[in-house]
Amino acid sequence: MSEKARQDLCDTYCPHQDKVARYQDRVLEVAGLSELFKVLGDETRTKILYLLAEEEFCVCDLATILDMSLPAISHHLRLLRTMRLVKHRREGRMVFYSLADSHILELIRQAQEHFEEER
Amino acid sequence: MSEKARQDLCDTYCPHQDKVARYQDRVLEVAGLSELFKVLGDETRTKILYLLAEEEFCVCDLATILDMSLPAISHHLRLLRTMRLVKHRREGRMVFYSLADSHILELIRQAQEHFEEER
DNA sequence: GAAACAGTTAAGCAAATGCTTAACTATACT
DNA sequence: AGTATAGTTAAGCATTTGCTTAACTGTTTC
Repeated sequence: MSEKARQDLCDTYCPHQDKVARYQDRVLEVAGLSELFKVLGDETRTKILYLLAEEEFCVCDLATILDMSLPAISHHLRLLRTMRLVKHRREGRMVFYSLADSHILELIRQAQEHFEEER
Repeated sequence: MSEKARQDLCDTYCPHQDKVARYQDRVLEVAGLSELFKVLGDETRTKILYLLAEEEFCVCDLATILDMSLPAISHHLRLLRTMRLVKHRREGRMVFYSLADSHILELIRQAQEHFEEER
């Protein structure tokens, strides 16, 4: 039965244009979404966001805690900035970063829950 | 004040080991998490998961809908399989894939909400 | 059993990613 | 003004990623 139902989509590169087209449209809904996930797909960046959820940090602090070079951290922060996930504030010669909003944190927490269960 | 409070963490590569150490431990909680995000960080894979949320598909269907080669899709499915995000079932010469559970879908939906607001 | 189809795996390659070092900007201190 | 500190930006490089083509496995059909 399943075999039969499938046949309309698949027989050496599925011919049924209407169904294919409908799904192709459908899939556009998540097109840009992976950009967001790509940002979170780096361990350093996830860690930075997780830290900024606690309190604001200057670049130097983040570099020390994460044991990475200043330019490396700055580079990541730049990306997070352009994605509008963090905001920054200058105080003297230091620049403090904090979360732009708590949405991403919720996302991280939910992923964390899922991750725990996979153990 | 903020300037002062910060001083204990930051003065030419922050000296206060205890606070640094505490945050370094804290950050380990999200260490493996980026692996999950890395998987979602590819547009094709997000689309596949989104499609599988609708119904099960064979590899050929996915290839047609996403307009990609069979090996390319198969490669992505393999990754999703090892991450236990999808399961597969053989029926004749076709292999049907479906979501392993709905957790990831929730994650995608939540990210989608966040993404909408950023527009 | 041979040919065809659905899918996987492997090898090779081009593009993207993330780090490093070095050069530069901006603020503070003296 | 001159030096030091905090951070950014740029250039270069190594690794990773994702695709392509080609060879292979497994199932079905004749």
